[in-house]
Amino acid sequence: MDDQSRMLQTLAGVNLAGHSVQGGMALPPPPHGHEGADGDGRKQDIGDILHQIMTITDQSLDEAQAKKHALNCHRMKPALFSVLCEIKEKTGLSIRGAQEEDPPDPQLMRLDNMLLAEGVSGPEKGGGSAAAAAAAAASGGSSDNSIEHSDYRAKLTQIRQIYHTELEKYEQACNEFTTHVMNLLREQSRTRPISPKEIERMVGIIHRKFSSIQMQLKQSTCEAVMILRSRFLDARRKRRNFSKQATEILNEYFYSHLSNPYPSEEAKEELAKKCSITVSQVSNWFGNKRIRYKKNIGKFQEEANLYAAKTAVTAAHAVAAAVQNNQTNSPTTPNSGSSGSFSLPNSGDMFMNMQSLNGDSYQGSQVGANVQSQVDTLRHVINQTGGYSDGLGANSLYSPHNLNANGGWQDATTPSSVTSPTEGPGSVHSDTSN
DNA sequence: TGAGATGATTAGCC
DNA sequence: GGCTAATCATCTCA
Repeated sequence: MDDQSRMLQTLAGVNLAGHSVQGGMALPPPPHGHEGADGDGRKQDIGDILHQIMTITDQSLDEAQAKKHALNCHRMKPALFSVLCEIKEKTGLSIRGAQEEDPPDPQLMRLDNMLLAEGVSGPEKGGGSAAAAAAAAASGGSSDNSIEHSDYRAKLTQIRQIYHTELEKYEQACNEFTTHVMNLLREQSRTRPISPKEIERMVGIIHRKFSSIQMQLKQSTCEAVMILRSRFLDARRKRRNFSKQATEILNEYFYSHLSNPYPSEEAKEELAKKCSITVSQVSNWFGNKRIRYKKNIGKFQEEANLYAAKTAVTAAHAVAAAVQNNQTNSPTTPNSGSSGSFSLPNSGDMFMNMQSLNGDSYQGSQVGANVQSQVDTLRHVINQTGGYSDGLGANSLYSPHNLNANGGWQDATTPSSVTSPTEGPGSVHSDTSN
């Protein structure tokens, strides 16, 4: 006889013995044959039964405890449990086990990747994020969005903290629960067949349950990040008018370089710095300005005159100062060098505009008068310095003659490279040929 | 509240 | 990659 058969026999014997005893104890004795014949005898029988009932629970519990102890201490118990565990493995558990081997959840992977990319999970990125970094890069690294960036970072850090706190809580709860269940199963394994494999499997199930909860946490964190990000991007997209000063600076540059309003990269950078905007905003502004100017020159005429006058005055002051400086200091060449700034207009464009301003048919009333006087002053100054004396008296209406027939700017040979902000006030621009 | 102004975006071109 | 042209979306002001 092999072990297994012996054990099953033992098991049967124990159980049968138990049942037989317990059955014998629990079941009242069969009614006597002379039931109903003798009243006293009936009373005694009932009394016996009641007594048995009164004592049955204690007796059976005690005996059950004894049987349990006997079973636990039985030399065949480990072998029995081992066989039962094997049977369990081979039946239902094996089927479940096959189902439990899930492939990695693609959604979870996506969430993990996103959280990692956003800097929510993974190593700390100094409170920054890919979005903020990208936004910072897109803005040309200027500080105009710094407030929004810091706000974004602060909120992202907040999300990150909440995420990690919650994650920690979940992990702690998971560990606690796992330990509890493991202890419980180990405890139970003394009275019922539970293999270590089964405990392991149970731990796996618990972990999966908790990871599904974690996935929910990750999902809501991702949603929060997305909302934050979209709000941040919306805020960036939101248009805000440039300051008056910035617009003035840009217009000054535009009208003083009207023959070729294509600022070089350096000029754009400097304009951006001066206007507290980004280089791309400068590019946008010039793009829009060129288009709108070309589309409706008449509308911009007054504006052009105004800025031309402005630049004329500025130039006049500069030249006057230079002359004065020249007269008082030394007879060497005055101020021919560049200040490195575009704040003084390109003389060629300036003269071109003034040529127009000085025309008879100029219609700006007060502005025209002012411009006229300013131009006169300037002409005087320039004549004094031996500069340009021709062209200023031309009787031509201010017109966009720097625009060619094709709608392009004349002499705009190489956009973004012809003009330079480093040209000094005394420099001669090629556009003077206009 | 509507029209115009203006900054941003996009497609297509060179 | 920069530019133009068209268009969108928002701001400003009467």
